[in-house]
Amino acid sequence: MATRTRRSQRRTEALSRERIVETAVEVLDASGEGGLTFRVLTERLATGPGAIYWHVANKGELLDAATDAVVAAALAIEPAEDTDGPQDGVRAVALGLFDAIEEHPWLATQLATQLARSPWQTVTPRIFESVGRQVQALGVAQGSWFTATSALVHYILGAAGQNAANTASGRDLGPDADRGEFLDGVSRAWEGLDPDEFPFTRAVADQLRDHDDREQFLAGITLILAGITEGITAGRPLSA
Amino acid sequence: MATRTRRSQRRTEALSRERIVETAVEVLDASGEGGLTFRVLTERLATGPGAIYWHVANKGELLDAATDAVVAAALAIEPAEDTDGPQDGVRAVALGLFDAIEEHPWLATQLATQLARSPWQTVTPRIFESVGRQVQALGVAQGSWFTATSALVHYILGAAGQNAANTASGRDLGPDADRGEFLDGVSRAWEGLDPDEFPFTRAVADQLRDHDDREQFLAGITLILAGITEGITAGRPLSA
DNA sequence: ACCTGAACACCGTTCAAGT
DNA sequence: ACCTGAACACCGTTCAAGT
Repeated sequence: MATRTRRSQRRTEALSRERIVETAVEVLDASGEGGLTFRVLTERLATGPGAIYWHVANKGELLDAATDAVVAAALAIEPAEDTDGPQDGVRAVALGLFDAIEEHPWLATQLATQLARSPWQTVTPRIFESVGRQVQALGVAQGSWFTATSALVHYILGAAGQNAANTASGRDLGPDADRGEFLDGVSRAWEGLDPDEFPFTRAVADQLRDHDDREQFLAGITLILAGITEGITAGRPLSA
Repeated sequence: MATRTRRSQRRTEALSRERIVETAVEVLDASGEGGLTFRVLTERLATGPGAIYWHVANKGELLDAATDAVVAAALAIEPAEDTDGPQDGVRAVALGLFDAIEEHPWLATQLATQLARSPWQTVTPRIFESVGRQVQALGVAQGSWFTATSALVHYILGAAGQNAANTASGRDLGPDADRGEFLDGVSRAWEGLDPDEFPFTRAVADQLRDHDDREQFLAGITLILAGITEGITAGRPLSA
């Protein structure tokens, strides 16, 4: 113990790709995508930009790596083996991603843009795999695996993105404005829309006010699951 | 006719917010989001940056306006009154957005980030309204309007975003690489994934290769519609 | 092999000055 | 009211030089 000089000392360890990505995630969580600059990064890591570029090709790759790290962590939370039914497996994976995006609002935008940049690279297969296994467990015919999984993944990404928007905006309104007040404001804005142009939107303004993001998200999953199982019992392939 | 000096002369008309937004859309279509800079804009409009800032608050607002203009145009294509069934109304609106995103790939990212910036402002109500009216026509109980419409909108945005990614990436591969070759490459990449970590993804690699984006998109819509109508016939509210 | 840090090209935005 | 264009602060990225 005397020979090993205290390892407990705050590890100002060498720069590494891992440490850079880790720091990037911290910065993104704290100040969003706009807050992630090489200047901030070099300060927090106590280096120069060149050092970072030694480990990472460019900012895009850094964002990709940050996204992948967070998504991987979110999906690593395996759903309990003995859930009520196979449908709960899908719900668990979906909620895992939902929560990750709520925790890291930058993820939503990032998933959209990353998929647009280096699409089917790492993140998409990861999500596809997790959702797809649950779809398999559902008893979907093999020929419909891709269709059913795609539908779920698209919905999850779309819904999560939209929801991250809500969460992030709620924050911007300042410390006093909570989620309820935020929705209240949007709901009132909807009620103030042109009656001729937006009759439907006005009609559901109160449903918007009262809705719960998480519940709503799950309701959508349930809807898709109903469509999938309906196809299973009918014994026909899931196609247009 | 003699008094009016030829109006047909290329209208180098005065700068206007409308003309700026129009030009922005052209630039975005031609060279993507990265290609839209104030320098390019000032050159194409033959002015200085200050002139643009007189009509537009900042780049974000310009992107919002461009997004709104394109979405509005896409949704303005009213579905034919006498379609086969009420479900086709939903399909028509969904395809309108799908096509718009395919035509303007930057729309996908933009929709995601715009919703994250100024969420329920103009674009969301527009989409919500169009989809919602078709949901009404479907015979969904009023209490489930918001849920059903949300599910569809989330799916549409998620799917369209993903698909824009494909389209855009296909382009990047150069003039010779067409969509088929692109999917072929991704499919092979999926087949090369770790068998222990990605069994499902590997199993659907061939379904990815053979799939058609548009068909797949519609299959998802059908799935959700099945879930919705299943709820209608069962006579219970659409909730989690 | 890994890091330093000055330098570069470019970007969004501002603003005093013009008409 | 609308436009000009130089100027500013900041950003991602490079690279010769160090260890």
